[in-house]
Amino acid sequence: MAKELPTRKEDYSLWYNELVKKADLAEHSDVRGCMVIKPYGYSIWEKMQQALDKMFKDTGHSNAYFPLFVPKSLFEAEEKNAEGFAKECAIVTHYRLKTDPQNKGKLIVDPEAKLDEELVVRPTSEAIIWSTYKKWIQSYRDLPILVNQWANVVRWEMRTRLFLRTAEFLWQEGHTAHSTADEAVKETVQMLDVYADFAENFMALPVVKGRKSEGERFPGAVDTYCIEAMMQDGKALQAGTSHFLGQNFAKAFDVQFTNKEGKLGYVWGTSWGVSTRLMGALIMAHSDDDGLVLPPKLAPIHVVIVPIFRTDEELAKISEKAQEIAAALRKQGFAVKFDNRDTHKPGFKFAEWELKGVPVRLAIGPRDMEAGTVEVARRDTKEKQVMRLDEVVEKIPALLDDIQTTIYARARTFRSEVTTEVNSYEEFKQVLNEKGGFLAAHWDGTPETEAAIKEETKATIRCIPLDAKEEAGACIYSGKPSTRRVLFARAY
RNA sequence: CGGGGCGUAGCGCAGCCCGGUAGCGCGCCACGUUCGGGACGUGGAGGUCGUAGGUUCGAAUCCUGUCGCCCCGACCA
Repeated sequence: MAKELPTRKEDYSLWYNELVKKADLAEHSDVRGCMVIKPYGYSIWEKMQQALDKMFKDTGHSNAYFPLFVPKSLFEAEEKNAEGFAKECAIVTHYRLKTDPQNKGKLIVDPEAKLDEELVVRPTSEAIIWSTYKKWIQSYRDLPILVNQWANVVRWEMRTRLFLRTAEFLWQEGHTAHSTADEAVKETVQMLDVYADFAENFMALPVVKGRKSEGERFPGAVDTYCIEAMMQDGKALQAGTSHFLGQNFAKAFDVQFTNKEGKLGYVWGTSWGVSTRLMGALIMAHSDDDGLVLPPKLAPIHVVIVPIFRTDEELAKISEKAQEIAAALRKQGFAVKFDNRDTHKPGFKFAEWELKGVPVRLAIGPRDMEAGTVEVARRDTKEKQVMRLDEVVEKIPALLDDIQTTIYARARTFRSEVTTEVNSYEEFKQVLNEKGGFLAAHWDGTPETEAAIKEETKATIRCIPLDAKEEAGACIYSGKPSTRRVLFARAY
């Protein structure tokens, strides 16, 4: 049992918060709603970044960087986008402080230093980027533009939670410009596939690919695609979005190009992003009451070696063997930690590395040295087995693969257990309250029905799955005809 | 923005109702014994009690203001 970690059953929300803090992932900062991402947490984010960045580059994208500040006049150019974010924008109005004549040693905003035009701290970068693209694009020869940026954004949320919703967060945002609608739609879908691929294969997180309903669409987008994941408490989490922007931003910023036929037209756009919220998804999808469970592909440390010793002589002997194993594993690209601290006992170390979610732990003691064995413990199932010292190195890659597969399978099984087809509003409400999870139900396609269900049950349409099969049915709320089921859930 | 809670040692908290100059657990430091699932003993260091003012001989405690954070809700690309 992790020291003082509450259980998921007792209080899921508290469990999550305490886990984030106790596993050294992040903590609250002195600024409301903002967090400090600690080195261990940041190293997981870096692994995510590396994997995603490679996938972006493999699909032809390049990184660039645009400013944090957006002049208000640019920000308001795309009306729907501006409206959608207006309520949560931080604004810079002044550019200088001065010493307070009334109060020595204190600073006040210098009223003389008021900006002529306020600057919006970006909640998203479409505005500043499309105003730039206007300068970059004249001809079809300038297209497509395939750019991504890794950045921070600020959204002044009323209520925040570590990683899941913070006032400032880290993300990547891809912004592409194309000469045809068809090409832009393909890009949108391609990036959705990249996200799904990343979630499933790196995070071991099964996701549903789908489109958002009109009510949940990104402001300024024509169509929003998303991947939706299921957490252990039966609530859904939007893990990534990819938007087909149509010509909305091109029109707002007057981005036109001449095509092969010499005709002038507006450029087609996409944008897509995932954020540090993925950290929250990773934690909530796999971890248990003993702490984090990390998929090997994103674990900062794959294998920890804990020596069990009484004397320096014993430690020296074990160290030699441990370093040998560590070196052999590192050569294969694995991150290995040899925890030779003599300030903590083995039991403490076991608990600590479990809390931090290290996938595989090796314990080597005098008995092992004598017998030529090593105890191998896997974090996901807590199973232990004894292996021969001379074959442990060759067995570990397969073990790590198995852990990756096992936690994915476990999450997938859980998701299917909490996904229910419901056929009436009564059944909908009952299942939602007793079991939670995804509810596959018929919907008449109107925003009114969606809003009414949300109002009455707090469940929203997470997405219209791309693979939803055509099936005649009746809307659970209005009884009107429907051609496919959509996924409802309570969500983060 | 509504409701609730909390600011006292690095962390978690008690003390506050009933004012008398601050305590517990963990952690930290030293030494010794321990070490195969979160060790134990002994000794030690560490706090202008969020902040400003008021009442009082005396304030962590009572009063007023103020700042901040967290949780629940509403909201949420």
